[in-house]
Order: sequence, then structure tokens, then C-alpha cells
Amino acid sequence: MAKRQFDAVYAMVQRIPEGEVASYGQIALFLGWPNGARTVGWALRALTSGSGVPWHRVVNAQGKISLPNPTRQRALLETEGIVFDEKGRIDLRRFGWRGPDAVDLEP
DNA sequence: ATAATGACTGGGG
DNA sequence: ACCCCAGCCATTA
Repeated sequence: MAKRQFDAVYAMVQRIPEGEVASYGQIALFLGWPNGARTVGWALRALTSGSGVPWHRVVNAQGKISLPNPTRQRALLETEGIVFDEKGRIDLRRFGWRGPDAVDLEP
């Protein structure tokens, strides 16, 4: 059932290291869709529990959680060491993922 | 094939 | 800083 495009999204999200976050637009850009941020959100929305995809590491460009009920996602991120400010935003300068090329040093 | 959907984004008020 | 609006894209119905 996994559509090719969605699958690409999941694969990219899987690359986000623990303790870091990426924006929808960022993921889309890495996949080659300059304006496909919404499509990324679509793919994640279609995700089912137990998919093994770290969907919680994806937030909007404002560093904020886009889900109607951010509680669960926020808890997961805090578990990984992500820090939220008083307005529930993440400092992307600090926790933002650099990209798929930035981290590739596994022996 | 057309229309609607939505976990987005950037710009303007 | 916050709220609203129009543009954009792949998937679904």
C-alpha cells in the first residue's frame, strides 16, 4: 500500500537523528519537492501506529508542533532531549536537523 | 478525469 | 509578535 512518494518521505524521516527535528518543508526539499511540504504532512498523517517511523521528529517551520493534540509528540521529543520554550516552540538553530548529508558516520 | 483534502509556508496586515 | 490569505503538491474519493 505504500506509495512510492510516501515511502520516500518515510525513508527521509527515518534519517532524522534522535534528538533532532526537521520541518515539513525541509523534508520536502530534500526529496526534491520545493513546495511539497503539505504532501509530507499528508504522508505522516496517513501513517499508522507501529510503522516504526519517527514522525514525532517532524514539526513545522516555526519549530512548533502541527498536530491538533501536541501532547504526545511533545512528550516523545522531550524524551529525546528536545527542549521547548514557553510557547511550545523548539529552537531549530539548536535542534534542527542539518540534512541527510550532515550525519553519516556509522562504522 | 475532476474536485476535495490537509500534521505546510511565506508574505502581508 | 500574532492572525489571515493565497499558492502548492501528492493522495483519495
